[in-house]
Amino acid sequence: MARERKFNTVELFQEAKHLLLQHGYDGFTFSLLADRMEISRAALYKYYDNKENLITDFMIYEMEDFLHDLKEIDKLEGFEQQFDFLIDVIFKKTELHELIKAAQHVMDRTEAAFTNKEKLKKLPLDMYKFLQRFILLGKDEGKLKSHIPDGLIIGFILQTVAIPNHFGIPKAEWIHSIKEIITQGMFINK
Amino acid sequence: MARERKFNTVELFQEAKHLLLQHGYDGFTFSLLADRMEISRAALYKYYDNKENLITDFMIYEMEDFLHDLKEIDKLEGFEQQFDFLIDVIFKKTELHELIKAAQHVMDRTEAAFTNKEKLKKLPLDMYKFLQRFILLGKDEGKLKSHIPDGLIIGFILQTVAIPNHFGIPKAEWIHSIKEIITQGMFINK
Amino acid sequence: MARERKFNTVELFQEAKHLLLQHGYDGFTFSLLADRMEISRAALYKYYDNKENLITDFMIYEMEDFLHDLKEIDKLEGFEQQFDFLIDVIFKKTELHELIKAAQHVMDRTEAAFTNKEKLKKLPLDMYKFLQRFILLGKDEGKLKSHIPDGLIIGFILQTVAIPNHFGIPKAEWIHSIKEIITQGMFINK
Amino acid sequence: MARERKFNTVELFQEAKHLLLQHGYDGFTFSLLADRMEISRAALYKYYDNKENLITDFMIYEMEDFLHDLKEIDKLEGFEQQFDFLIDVIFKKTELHELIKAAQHVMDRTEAAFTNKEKLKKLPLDMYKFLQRFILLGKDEGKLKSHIPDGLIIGFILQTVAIPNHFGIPKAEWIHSIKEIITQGMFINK
DNA sequence: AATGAATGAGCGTTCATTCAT
DNA sequence: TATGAATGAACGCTCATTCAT
Repeated sequence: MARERKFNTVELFQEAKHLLLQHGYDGFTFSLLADRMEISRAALYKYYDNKENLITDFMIYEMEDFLHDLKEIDKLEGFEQQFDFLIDVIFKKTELHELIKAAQHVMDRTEAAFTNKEKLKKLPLDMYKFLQRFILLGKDEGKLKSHIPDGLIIGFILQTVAIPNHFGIPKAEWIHSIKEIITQGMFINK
Repeated sequence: MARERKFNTVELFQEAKHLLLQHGYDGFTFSLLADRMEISRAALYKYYDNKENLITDFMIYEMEDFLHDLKEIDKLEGFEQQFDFLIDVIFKKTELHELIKAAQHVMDRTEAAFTNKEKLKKLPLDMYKFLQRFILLGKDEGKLKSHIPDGLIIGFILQTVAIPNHFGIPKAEWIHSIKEIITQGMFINK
Repeated sequence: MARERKFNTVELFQEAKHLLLQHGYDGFTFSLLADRMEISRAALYKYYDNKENLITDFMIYEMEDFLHDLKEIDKLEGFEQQFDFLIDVIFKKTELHELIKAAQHVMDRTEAAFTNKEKLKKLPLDMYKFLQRFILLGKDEGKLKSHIPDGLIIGFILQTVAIPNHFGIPKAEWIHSIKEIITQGMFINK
Repeated sequence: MARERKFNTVELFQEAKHLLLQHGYDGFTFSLLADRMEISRAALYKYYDNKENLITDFMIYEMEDFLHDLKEIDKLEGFEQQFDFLIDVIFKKTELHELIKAAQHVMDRTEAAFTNKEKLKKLPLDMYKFLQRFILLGKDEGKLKSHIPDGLIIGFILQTVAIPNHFGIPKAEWIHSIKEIITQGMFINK
């Protein structure tokens, strides 16, 4: 009955991700996005009331996607297998980290407490809680040192993704070495 | 007979750092800076042709300052002492990390290739090269695993500072645990 | 076999009046109107080429409605009865005044000279001319001072409706006092 | 020390008045004003933080100007002289009425309670209070009918200025007739 | 050396209007 | 007939930057 849409949400989120990673929250503009999608800025406002909404909508989509991938972890038996899987998932979604940074901008700057923001606040916590089960398993199985705080273990693992590979070491070697440091440390045991 | 200068560079960099950390690159404005220094925006333009220049100048200053601190490492005997020192320096200058993020904005976004940016690009590499001597020492002393790439070791250490302490674990415990993971890993050795 | 029309003109004018009074000319938008009528904005464009047309159409309808009411005046015998009737009609349609204000916006601001606007310009004059018969009667009957210009008498009466009742004097008393001033003045006759 | 200003406040208020009268609050835009003054929109923002501020500033200036003129009334002896003076002042500042209408827009629409708005709210009340002294005098001297509410008397007088002179009756005659109606009414006394 | 004045470009947002189904 | 999709122009506002004193 109406005209056919010139773009779909998936495409929009793709471009939004690209721009958000490249320019950050403030550098992300409707002009930029509209230009890339070859639509008018106004068109975007048909679907998102404002910049904040667009970005939080996208963030939620992205985080849920990550969580979804992550939840596959439960299908694996034993801590060590799960650990390997976790590292892989994290490195598959390298960008999420950057996005979370951008997300914080949204939260810090605007007062209004929308449902979107509530959701967004909950998602990282969900993730932490979810991963805590995994940590627990590791500690139960006697694999993980029990005296190291859970939050640090999780944070540590998640953060490795952000280590800059300045010398272009091949990905496989890179990840392998990271796993080794995380598990056994970089020091030689005597 | 010239009028007395109303501001000195040290104060300027101090305020710039404060604002950059508080508002990020885009949120950093000449108005804000001029207001805090109680001079006019126009005055800033006498010393810095544009925002980019001001920020890169400051970045260089900050990085050199960090490098300067870092170089004290050579005064210490033995790898393990140096390692402890390194962690301490890094955690003393936590903000540098944030600043480097802001710096990337400058580099990524603006086209013009100034000497300033060239310098800025080189500094992290300088730092890496400098730390490589430290890594070498660790490997020579048989403390550091020799098969792990130097770049990863350095990156890993530097990155720990960015792990978010979501659960507010006390700083001393936090750093201690981080050291343990880095050196011995989070897995229990059988 | 045509689809049933989703809106009728009467409802449209009702809602238009409501919105025009509430938001003024500039605050009146097609979105607002379409929302209230539960149709799409586009649908309105089937009937009215543009905002201006819609509003002038409505204005004409409203004014003619007022004129229609007003013409009942002829059914009354004698000037004094007609005078009372006139005041009542005016106060019954207090909003018309506001609407006329809004109407002026249309006339002043937009260049294009449509038939609608011509009509709209003529209506107040029609009203004036019509009321002149009433003034004439008053003067003939020796009730109205003959040396006061007709236009002023009419204007004066019509304008009273716009006097702001800042202190919330009860309507009956208010109107009564107005009538007294109009007829006998506010000064005490010696 | 700095560049010479391209415009002064008086000129600005003049143009603002013009535009406000012609277009009303919503129709008044910074573009329009800047164009007329041949400066950039941005320049206006150096002096007025936002549209609301500019307009309220101007309103206050205008109202205070009117009040200032009005207060000369006290220098005249006797109610009748004061009455004549009042009518003259009002007709000299015909536009004020329109401006007050526009002012109401500002008040109605924006929530924030600035000092400017407080002032603006008080000014009409000041005027009313001030005129009440004049009304009191008239009633004391036995010139004004004491049973007509003060608010109506004041409102009535102020409103006459808005009667549209559709037939272009000469100003002197117009004002003279208005005075007669106000004081003696339009009816012939028997 | 320092400043207030001024500007142009850009941003987020809204709205009247047009298009294609 | 009616609609959702899309757009361009404009608005309020901010900011980096330049100018003239």
